[in-house]
Amino acid sequence: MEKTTLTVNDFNLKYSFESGQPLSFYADFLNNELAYTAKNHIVNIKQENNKIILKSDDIIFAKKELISRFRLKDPMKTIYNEISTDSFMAESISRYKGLHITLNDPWETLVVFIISQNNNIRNIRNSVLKLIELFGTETEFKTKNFPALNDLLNAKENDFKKCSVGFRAKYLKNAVDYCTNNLDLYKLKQKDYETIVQELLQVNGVGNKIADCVALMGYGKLEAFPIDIWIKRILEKIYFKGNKTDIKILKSFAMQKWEKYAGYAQQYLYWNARNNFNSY
DNA sequence: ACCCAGGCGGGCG
DNA sequence: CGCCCGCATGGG
Repeated sequence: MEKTTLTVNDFNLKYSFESGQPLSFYADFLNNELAYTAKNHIVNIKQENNKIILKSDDIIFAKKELISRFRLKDPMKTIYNEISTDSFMAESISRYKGLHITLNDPWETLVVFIISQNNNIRNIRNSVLKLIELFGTETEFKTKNFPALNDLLNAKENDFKKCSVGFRAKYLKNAVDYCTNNLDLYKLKQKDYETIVQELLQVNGVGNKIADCVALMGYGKLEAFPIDIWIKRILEKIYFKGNKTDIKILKSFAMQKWEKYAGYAQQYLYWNARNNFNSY
């Protein structure tokens, strides 16, 4: 294993990993050390204050992977300035300073978030690990890659059910077919936010929330603002006097308030709500 | 036993 | 159109 170190600012590996983003459903985080497989390579990341210790069989690849996956070039000072519009957001940011949005493979992101619907973190991870075990290709290090679209072409609905995904099995099967025959996820990379969402919504089993998650974490569209049950609850509690409020209203409120970095605002709200909801 | 989880599609009014 | 309900699985 080759090794290198680099210096980072306004980055916290633990928060970025733990906050319910795609990597959290299959990577290992033990003793403050993150380990996962990407494109047939081992990636091993450890943080000590402002220092990242990176280990890999291919250190050039791993360095690019690290910088890209954790968006280390994001202008965090600017982002914090833009989204810190009120005391609640300011507190959310200060609690989890250094939490980055991650940038993941679009297909991987789509699969993970299809599995996430009406589900909980623990079950999602359990299903994703089973999916990798069943369909992921093995590396020379005996670890497995997250299954690419091509690895799933022959998977049947019943094969997906072996991964404890229940009713979502038909959505996964449909997503494989649709992305094989009707939609090239990788061509979408050059499109804008609205186009990406509209295209993703054509996939049966993908609604507004999943489309926004994929736009944000699979395509890097930072203006996307996915609204799940926790975002809904915390927005209502903090900004709507506890009143039940339609998701469409919440969404236009958030997108106007946080604009091009709404996705970052969303991630800080989400993680703060998940961890501290009852203290507000 | 009942409720909930990073929702969505379909059917009914 | 909007509203509401079922949906698999596992844990509290």
